[in-house]
Amino acid sequence: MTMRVRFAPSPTGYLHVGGARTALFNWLLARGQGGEFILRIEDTDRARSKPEHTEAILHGLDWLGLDWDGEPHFQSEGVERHRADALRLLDEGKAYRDFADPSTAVGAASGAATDEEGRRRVRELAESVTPEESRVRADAGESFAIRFRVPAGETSWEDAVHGRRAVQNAAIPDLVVLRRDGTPTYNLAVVSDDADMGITHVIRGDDHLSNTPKQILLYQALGWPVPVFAHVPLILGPDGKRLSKRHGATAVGDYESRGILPDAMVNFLALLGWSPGDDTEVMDREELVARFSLGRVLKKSSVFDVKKLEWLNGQHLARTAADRLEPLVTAKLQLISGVSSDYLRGREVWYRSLIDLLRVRARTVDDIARQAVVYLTDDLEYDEPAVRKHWLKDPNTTVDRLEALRERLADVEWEKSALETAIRGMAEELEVGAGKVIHPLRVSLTGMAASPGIFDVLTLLGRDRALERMDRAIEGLKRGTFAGTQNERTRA
RNA sequence: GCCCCCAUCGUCUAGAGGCCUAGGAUACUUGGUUCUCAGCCAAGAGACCGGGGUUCGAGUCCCCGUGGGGGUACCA
Repeated sequence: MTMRVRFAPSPTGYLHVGGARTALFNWLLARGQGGEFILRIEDTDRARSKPEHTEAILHGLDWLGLDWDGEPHFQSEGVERHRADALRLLDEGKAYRDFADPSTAVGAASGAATDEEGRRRVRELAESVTPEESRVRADAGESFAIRFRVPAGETSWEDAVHGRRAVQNAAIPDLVVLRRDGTPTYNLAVVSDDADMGITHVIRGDDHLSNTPKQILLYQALGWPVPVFAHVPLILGPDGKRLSKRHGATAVGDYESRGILPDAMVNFLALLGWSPGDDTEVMDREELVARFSLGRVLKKSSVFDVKKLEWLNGQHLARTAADRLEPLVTAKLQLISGVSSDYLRGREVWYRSLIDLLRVRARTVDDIARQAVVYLTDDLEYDEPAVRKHWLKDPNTTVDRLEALRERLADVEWEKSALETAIRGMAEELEVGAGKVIHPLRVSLTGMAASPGIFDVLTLLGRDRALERMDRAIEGLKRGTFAGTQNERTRA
């Protein structure tokens, strides 16, 4: 029998990282075992379910590269089947009618089956109605809910993560499977759907641990094979509480727009609650698929640590080929600057070498794009601390050196080693460390105190652009433009 | 309230009774490399929640406590 797993999100919001991790574990298992990974949208909550949420979830999975088999199922399409299953339970005497109206005080009290006492009351009340009477009242048009009659005994299963689990049935209330308005409840719908879809392994968050015995009882009552259950731990926020909106970015899409690579996200999520058993941390999805197993999934919930995600992203960034990075950087560039893909056309080789130089010192695609702007447009922004540190401590000397350097570079062959010889040579003549020359130069070329190696920056910019920027710096310094900004800052 | 789950550095984790003087990663600190940043290299600090058992021996098994989490619906 081929393994079939499913991911069953409710379309009541974006794709949450917790949901994504659950989806990932399902996907890893299916892909590793030659099984099928099916998507089921649990859209039975009409009020909160929205098509755009379904879209967002599909997009999130798509971005992560978690491809599902076949078309997505929609739980709402199975309502007739759910109802039929509930009715069959009733026919077979495994469920009973509950005429109590929860909207009335009496009904609500009798329906509060939250403790032993309430459980007993619900059952007693229902049993006080004979089957005959029940049928007569139903035929007369009185509305009712259908409650599953939980049998005596104990329900146990072998959880693929938690091991042997057993629950006294006495602790389980007679749950409603069909509401008085004729709609199925969650536990019935899930069991009915999973059985209908031939799901063999149910891998879900361990917040469903307490639903499991109820569902097993339903499988058994309906005469269906019980799947393997695996309850994976939840993901927590930095404060140890269940990850939620107030922790900041919890949507997978947030990380997409922050310049995290899908491979890095997948790698990171896989490492939350699972480890391969050795010290390997950076893995591509093939390796994850090959090494993943439910047996190594932890029972302990884990905290989502953005810092580690970013580190991992840097690792993946370093391992991703420039031609795969290119479209991502370009897209981001268009968002944050006026650089168009037209501009980039015709200078692919140059553009690629730029990306290669920047990626080393970047942790996200956004970092690369932000830094790239300097080389792609001419409206430089000068970083104030950089200007103050490398120019304004001694503006006159700075001007002198930049001018001398500009003159010297004008005649040098525009090639990395020749440039290096020229610049280092000049520093020697001036009897100062190379940094004294290079730092002011860097600020003039990039406006920033940090950049790739200065000789790379020079060749990247090309002679004309580089000299032009130096001129601009010299002029500005002479006119005191930069001193002015400093004064402003001092006053502020 | 009741039921259930969980518990190793701040964080992610290794650890299936002696291999643990508790390993790795991240984050942090310091030093080195270098034109800056990133990186890289080296070093440092940092954990078995507490108490009882069991055992020759416990991070590892059992019990209690504590802490955290989940559930407790005619929500999903």
